[in-house]
Parts: sequence; structure tokens; C-alpha cells
Amino acid sequence: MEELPKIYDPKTVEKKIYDMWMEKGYFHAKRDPKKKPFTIVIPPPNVTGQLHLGHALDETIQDILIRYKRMKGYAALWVPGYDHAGIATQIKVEEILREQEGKTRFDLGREKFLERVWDWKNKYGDRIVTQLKTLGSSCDWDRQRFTMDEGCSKAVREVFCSLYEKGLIYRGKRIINWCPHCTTALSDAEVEYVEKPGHLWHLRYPLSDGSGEVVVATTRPETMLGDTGVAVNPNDERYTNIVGKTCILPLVGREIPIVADDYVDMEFGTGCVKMTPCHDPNDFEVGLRHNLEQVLVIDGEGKIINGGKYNGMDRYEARAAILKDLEEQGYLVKVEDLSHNVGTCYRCHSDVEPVASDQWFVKMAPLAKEAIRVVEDGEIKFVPDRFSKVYLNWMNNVRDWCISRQLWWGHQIPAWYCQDCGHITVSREDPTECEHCHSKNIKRDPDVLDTWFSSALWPFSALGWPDKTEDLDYFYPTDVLVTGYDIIFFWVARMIFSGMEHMKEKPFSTVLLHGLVRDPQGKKMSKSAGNGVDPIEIIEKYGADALRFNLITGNSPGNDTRFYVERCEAMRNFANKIWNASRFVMMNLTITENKLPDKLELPDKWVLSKLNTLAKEVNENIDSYEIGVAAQKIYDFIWDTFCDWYIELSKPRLSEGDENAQHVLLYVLTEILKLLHPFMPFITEEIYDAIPHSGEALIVENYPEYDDKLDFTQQERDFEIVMDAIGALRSRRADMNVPPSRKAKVIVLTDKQEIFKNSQIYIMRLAGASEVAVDSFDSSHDTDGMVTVITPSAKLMMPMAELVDLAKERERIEKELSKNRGFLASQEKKLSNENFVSRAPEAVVNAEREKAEKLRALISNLEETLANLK
RNA sequence: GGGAGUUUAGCUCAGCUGGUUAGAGCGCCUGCCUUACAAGCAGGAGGUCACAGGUUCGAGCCCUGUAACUCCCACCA
Repeated sequence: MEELPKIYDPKTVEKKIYDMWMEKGYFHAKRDPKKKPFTIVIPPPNVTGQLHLGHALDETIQDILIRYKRMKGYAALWVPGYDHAGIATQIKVEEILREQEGKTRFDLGREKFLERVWDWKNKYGDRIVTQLKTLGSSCDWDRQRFTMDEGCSKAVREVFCSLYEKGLIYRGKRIINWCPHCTTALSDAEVEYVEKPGHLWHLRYPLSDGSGEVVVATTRPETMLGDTGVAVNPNDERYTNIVGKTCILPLVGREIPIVADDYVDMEFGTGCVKMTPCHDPNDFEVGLRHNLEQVLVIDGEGKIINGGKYNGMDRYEARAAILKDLEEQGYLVKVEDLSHNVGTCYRCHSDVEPVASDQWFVKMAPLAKEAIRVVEDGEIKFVPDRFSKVYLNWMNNVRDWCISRQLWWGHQIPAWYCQDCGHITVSREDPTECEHCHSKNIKRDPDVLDTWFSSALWPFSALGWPDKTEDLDYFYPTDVLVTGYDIIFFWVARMIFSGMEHMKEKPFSTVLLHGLVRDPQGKKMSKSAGNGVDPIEIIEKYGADALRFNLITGNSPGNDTRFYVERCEAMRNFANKIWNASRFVMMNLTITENKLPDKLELPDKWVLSKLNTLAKEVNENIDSYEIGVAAQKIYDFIWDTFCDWYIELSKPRLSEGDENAQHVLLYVLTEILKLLHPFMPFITEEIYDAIPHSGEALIVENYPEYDDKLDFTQQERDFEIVMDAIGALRSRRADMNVPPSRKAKVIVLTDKQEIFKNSQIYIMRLAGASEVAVDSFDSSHDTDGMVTVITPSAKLMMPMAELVDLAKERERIEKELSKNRGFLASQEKKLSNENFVSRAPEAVVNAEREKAEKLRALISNLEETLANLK
């Protein structure tokens, strides 16, 4: 057998292993009627994107679940794909165009520009795919999808048309959020509110009849150019006399009415509100109720229009100019500081402008009904559960979804406007004439759909819908959706109502949410802050396995986590630990078959029993999505149980040529590799390949589960008696600074003589004993010059005369005695409590009794030792 | 204005439906290159589980209240 290097080098291994998996087609899920399907669709990363730690966490969780289920015998399908990311991609290509050619998209025209985007997508679109592969993601690459591929486009068109036919998509004029930088409408979900310091300017609007004035307050004075009214509360006695009058809009000179509307809060400001129907959602509504004129004063790029001398100015430039003029002309009453929430674009973070505009909307109320029911009824579960409240709250208050975007990159809206009769033709096939008047003079809506419109269909469009595919039939609904809590509204909510509406079935059963990966200070990682960590660099340095393990341990579902590079180091060390443990096993192997021997020693039964418990718990933990807990348990077992104890225990046996020890080592190691494989796929597969094995590859081995045949609970406890003794001896030797090289005879007085007699070699090896003599408790031994160590089951003596200080020894034992007497007292108090004994479960009471027994034994051992100490 | 989360060792965090004397990684102290691993081994220090009440035989975990920090939603010009 080839000698493995001392240090594990992930770089050379990971690529080789991944290529092997690909070549063998292990990631490809076959529809097998004998198997149960398990399906995950990937949250499609942006085609413009670079892998960041958030993706890495997301993908790792999914890969763990998929690999686990695959090993459990499911037809486990993980559908990969990416998202066309309308705004982000268009901006990216526009940027390149500007930088390289000094052109805008309008210079090229729609068709040529889109060619450029496709070129760009074809060139760089697979970068994110390559990066996913370095993480070890076992996606079914044969089924890779793109939100703008033919199938997804067909799905989008079908959904648009069908919703339109049902009256659930409509076109109308509403106040929408407009991003002047991205020059497109946004949905409500795409606006992030940021608290910013601002001002409240109080302006004087003189009454037309010269009988006085009203004072209004505003945070956005530039919108006054679009004012077409002033509103007061109908119950506000201060103003009843002016309702119905008009006032003169300063700077503009327009005569505008004063109306009464409940919307106005009498307590706030002056109780008079300027009405700008085109630039404020509330004003828009008030305007409709009172028939106020609509004057649009800010254009798509945030510049002033219909504003006389201010035309062409940027909105902030205009604000300054208007304020200056207002002040000079005596219309500015006062200025107050006011911190207020400003809507910003979630893509570019520019301030969004509320603008009245004709857009397409999805009518949400009817769709929300089923989406609410399916979560309330528990058909879809959120993990952690608290997010179902967040979801339901949003869905219960959801407003219509603005889905049109003034972009070129995306799914163009399948609506044609008749230039003659004005009818809108919406169709699955491109029409050649108006369906109403048959005019050929029709023009297609230039806008595209919100990127999230296509993502909303992902769980079924990625499986082939609207065609009736076998994949759809077999794999839908999917099982788990893994994503960050930050896109519940953008994506999760919309997938749920889309699935219910178009499939009449939930898109997934469980939504597993994780938190954000933050920097060591707890700040959000971002390009602009420069605190981002590139997962690819981490993988190169520490390996994908270490990164994966780092990301999924030490945090729990739905909670944010901080990323420490040092933790990667710790996880790399763990990988190296496994590597070396495996090296040790291999170096000592003369056997070639992996099977448990008939004759098992006590430590064998101990380790197998621990392994059995581990397998049981890991299955339970993963099944309930506690994957961090599962990982931690495997880590502890490998490092503590297997390496620090079992391997050490096996050494004296191996040197005696005990093949049974080899068999148990190989068996346990193999089971560990299986258990760990979903978490650390590369190193486990590499080791599996190097040790004797019967399976084809680890990735398709059976995942370990609880095994009745390995139930050695009693032997596990028996051996822990020996471990207690070893621990006590070690601790005592360390106290006295005895170097490991100095061996000493150990005399064990115990009523468990058989256990200790069978364990002499282990005590010698692990506790620095030159020889071990076992005798009964009541046998007499000279304690002169003996160092005594007490455990509940044994009195252990080492002749180390020169190290013994009688006074100190007394003191030590007395201290230990009083400590344990204290414990026993509290224990006995608990046991003498009627309520405890009668109400606590029997197992708990028995455990407590046993504990008390042990303490009594320990105390009597200590007392006896103290009495003999002369 | 409404809702949620967090508060556990020096730091960052686990702690699964309430059940010993509360754990991990990193850091710290002591001793070891014991032929798998110094990216390691052995031993150790360090916590009144934010605070105040309550329920319970038993509370880090459940209930009530308080405080601090964080986030989400709504949005009053």
C-alpha cells in the first residue's frame, strides 16, 4: 500500500475527486420508481455573480442534505441553475460598454445591446458554476437551468398569459418606486428604507383671495412644483373656513384647491399638507378622491420636468435652487431638523422616487389566500419556525406586485398595444394583429418582467413546466428550500403562491433558512466596505472541506454567523487529524477485508457502542435540520473517542499482531468516513479509496444508522471504569510533575477485578504503568510510600515514595472528601424528596441513584485511604 | 407604531422536546517531539447562563416583567 503523506493537501485531492464523481455520474439523479425522490432546487445565483461566503454557506447546507439523502437511498436530485438578474446584469454590461467604447445602450439599440449581454453571459456565466464545483456541490449538472433559457421563458410567458386571463395581472397607473439610477420601476420589496437625517421645511402658500395663507411642511421641497392641492383634516376647526378656497403655489403661480380629507393628521406639523399626487402614494389617493390634477415634475432620471426655470435640474440641485428662491421671496417660514426614512434601491442604493406611472401589476389578494393557508396548515414548514410569522405577516398585508421593469435584459412582456383602437393583446404566440380590431398596427410593450417573476416559478419551471415532463411528475414538489432569511419576501413568498396557483401544489415542504455570514466585527460583508472574504481563496489555502465545516458548525438555523479565518485553520487541523488517524490505521493493516470479528474486546465494544449512539443521533439531527449539531458530534467522536482513546488503546494490541484490533479499527474508520462524508466530501472519499473497501465509492455507500447488533451499553459503561482510572492516574501524575518517561507499577484494588485484569495493557500504555497488579478491595497492601488515587470503583496505588508528602496527601484527600460529601448530600436530599422519586421519570431517578451509589463508594474509598495514611 | 431575535468562559458561539457538577473552537497556564498527527499529546485555570420575580420534584431551556444591543415590517407630510 502506498504511503500517504504526513500532511493532508486538499489542493491535489479535491479536483481529482470531483472529476471522478463527475466522470462516474454520481450526481445524476435517475427517476427510479423503487426509490423515493428527494429534491432541492438551488437558489439560482446571479449570472453576474461571484461566489461569496453567503453562497458557500447556502450551497454547503444543500450539499450536505443531498449527499445524506443520496446515501440513504433516495433518488436525490439537486437542480443547479442561475438567474439572469435583470438589473445587475444590464448595469454590468452597460458599464463595460461605457468604459470600453464610450457608448450607451441607446447608441447600440435594443437588439444589438441584448446581443452584447448574451455574449457576456456566454463568456462569464459559467464562472459561478465553476466556483460551485470547487465547493464540492453535488448538483446534477445534466439538469442545469437558466432563468432565461427556452423552457423557463416558456414558463414565464404561460404564467403571464394565464394570470392575465384570470384578471390577476393588470396594467394601471399607480404610484410606484422609481430608481433614477437604474431608470426602472421597482417593487415594494425592492426598496430598502434607510434612516437619514433631513429637514422639515415649512412653506407659506398664500390664499388666492388674499385673506391669509396656509403653512405646509415638507421633507422634499422640490416636489412642490407638482403640488395640485392642499389638504386639511375635515374635523380641524382651525381650517374649516378655508376648505374650498384656493391658494397660489409659490414660484409656479398655479392656483390650487384646499380640500378636506381624513388622511391628514391634525396633530402633525401645521395640520396642512401639500398634495403632490404624482410623487407621493398618499397624495395620489387623496388626489383621486378630490379630483386633483396630476403634474409629473420628476422624470426617469431624477431631473425636473414641467417645472419652468428648474427644468433639467437634478432633483437635489433643484431642491437647493427652489429653497433659495422660496427664502428670497419670503415663502420659507422655518426649517427643522428631522430624521426620516428614505427609500433606497436595493441594487444601487440611490434614493428612490415615488412616481405615478403606468405599469403592470400582479393582483395579490386572491393569490395570497392559498399561500397563507398552506403555511398556516403546516403543509409548508419554516425552519426555524419563527419565520412563518414573518412570512404570514407579509402575506396578510401584501400589496399588488409591480412586475414591469424599464429594462431590456429580461423576459419582455408579451403584450401588444394597438395603435388604432388602443386594445392590449396578450398572447402566448407573438400576434400579427390586434385581437380586437385586427389592425396590423400593433406595438409590443418594450418593458421586461421583474427578475423575481421568473424566479418565482423556479421549483417547477426548472423541472420542465409547463410541459408535462417525467421529471416534474417524479420530483415535484421539491422537499427543502435552503436560503437566507433576507429573501423570504423576494423569493420564498412568491414561489409559494406561484406553486399553489399554477401547480395546485406546494413547491416544497420545508423552508430551511440560514442567516448572513458577517465579518469578525459582525458587520455585513460587502464589496464597498472591503471586508469581504473570497471563498475561493479560503478553499485554496485550507481546502473546501475545512471551509464547509467552518461554515456549518458553531451556528444554528436562521441566525447570523461571523466568519473567522482562524476557524478554518482549526477545521483544516481537523481534516489533518482524520488524515493521520487513517494513515495510522493503514500502516498497521495486514488484513484486507472490512468486517467485524466474532471476538470483541472490551474497548472494541466500548467504541462500537459509542459509534452506534453517534449514528443514531446524527441521523436524528440531520433529519431535524440540526446539521451544525450533527457535525459537532462527529467531530467530537473522531477526535476524542476514536483518536485520543480508541487508537491509543489499539496500539499495544497491534504490536502483538492482534488482527481483531485491525478489523475494528478499519470498521470504525469506515463508518466515520461515511458519517462525515456529507460534511467533508473530499477528504473522506480520498481516504475511503485508499483503505480496503468493498463499495464502489464512498459517495454511494449506505449512510450508517443505529444497529441493534452493536448495542453494548453495559460494556460501554464497564470500560468507562477503566477510563476513569486512567484519567485519575494521569491527572495525579501531572499534579506531581512525573514525566511520562518515568513508569511506575500500579496496584489496583477493586471489586471489578475481571474488568481491570482484562485491561492491564491499556493502563500500562495510557497511564505510564510499568506493570499492573489487580487485587480485591479487602486485600491488605502496605501503603507506605504509596501515592493513592481513588475512583468510585477502585483504589489505585503507585510506589513513588520520594514524591509523597504525607501532610499534603492528607490535605488533598480531605479536600476531595469534603467536595464529594457535598455532592452526595445534595444527591441524597434529592432522592429523599418524595416528589422527585414519584414524579420524575424512572430512568432519571435510577440515574440519580446510581450516581449516589458511586459517590458513596468513592467516599468510602477515600475515608479508608485517609485512615491508612500514616 | 407593530413584530422578531440576541444577551452562556477573555473572544466567537453551540447547548436538540426542562433531568448530573453547563460544552466547543480560539486564547491562557503547566508538562511532553510517547515511532498517526507539534496543524499534535496529557493535565489545568476560567462561567452566580443579562437582571428581577414566577411555574416545577428539578430551569440556561417554560411563564411574567425590566434593561441593553440587533434586525424586519409599516411609514405622518
